[in-house]
Amino acid sequence: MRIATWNINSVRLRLNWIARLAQESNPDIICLQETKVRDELFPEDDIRAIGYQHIAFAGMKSYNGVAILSRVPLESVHTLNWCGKEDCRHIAATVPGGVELHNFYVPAGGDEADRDKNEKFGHKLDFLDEMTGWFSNNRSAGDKMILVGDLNIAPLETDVWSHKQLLKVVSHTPVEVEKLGQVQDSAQWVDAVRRVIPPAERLYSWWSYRAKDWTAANRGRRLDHIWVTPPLAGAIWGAEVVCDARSWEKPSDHAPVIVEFEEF
DNA sequence: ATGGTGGCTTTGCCA
Repeated sequence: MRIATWNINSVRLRLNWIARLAQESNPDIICLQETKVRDELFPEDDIRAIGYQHIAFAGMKSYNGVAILSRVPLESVHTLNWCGKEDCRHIAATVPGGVELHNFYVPAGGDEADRDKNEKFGHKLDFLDEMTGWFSNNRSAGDKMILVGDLNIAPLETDVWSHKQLLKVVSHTPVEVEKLGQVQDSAQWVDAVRRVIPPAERLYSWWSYRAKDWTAANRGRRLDHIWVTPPLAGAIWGAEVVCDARSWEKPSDHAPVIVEFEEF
């Protein structure tokens, strides 16, 4: 069972890249963020033609939007609203084996890491607190759960190109990293990717569009994550970031992240 | 300190 997460930055613009990912990396389930399309216009038929018959999506015009594309049946599909907003940042489903899969698009948080001057940063911190609260109250030991998504935080020093230079940059500030740690503690989440790729190794999943040559500078950040609850930790077989995808023509600024599991 | 690019539309907002 291979599960991918990918901030695709417009699902309609990059349908071909979903087909390419399917062919080259063979994910059974693809979780998307920033689909940027309202539900009436979601390209369901195209996704089915690519080979994903089971599709769940929650989108809005222009911004945000999440989806789960699956070769295996999805049950109990639902969305949750966070911070009192209906802004399409979460969708969940149960996949065969009784595994509850949660796909998140955490707010990016704006430019200034100060909630008094920047509402977006406050929204991000509040969103993380709500995640902590929700999983603390809605998870029992023994539950098989997977949390994926663009969490917009690079927690480890090796998750960014320069720890020192990014300490005050939104996505790597200590307050965000601490709050993400609290989310992680809320269900004893295991960072599946870092179980496979040692924390000492540099690993990124996002490179800004604004760099002239993203490969030369390699100023990346690991913003995209796949976590599992302890009952699934032993089923982790492999993990990779499909960095090649950042070099595809008209790419997303995020690369897909994939974890392979033993059959649940 | 600033601006760099990209997507969708609202030629400004968000990332």
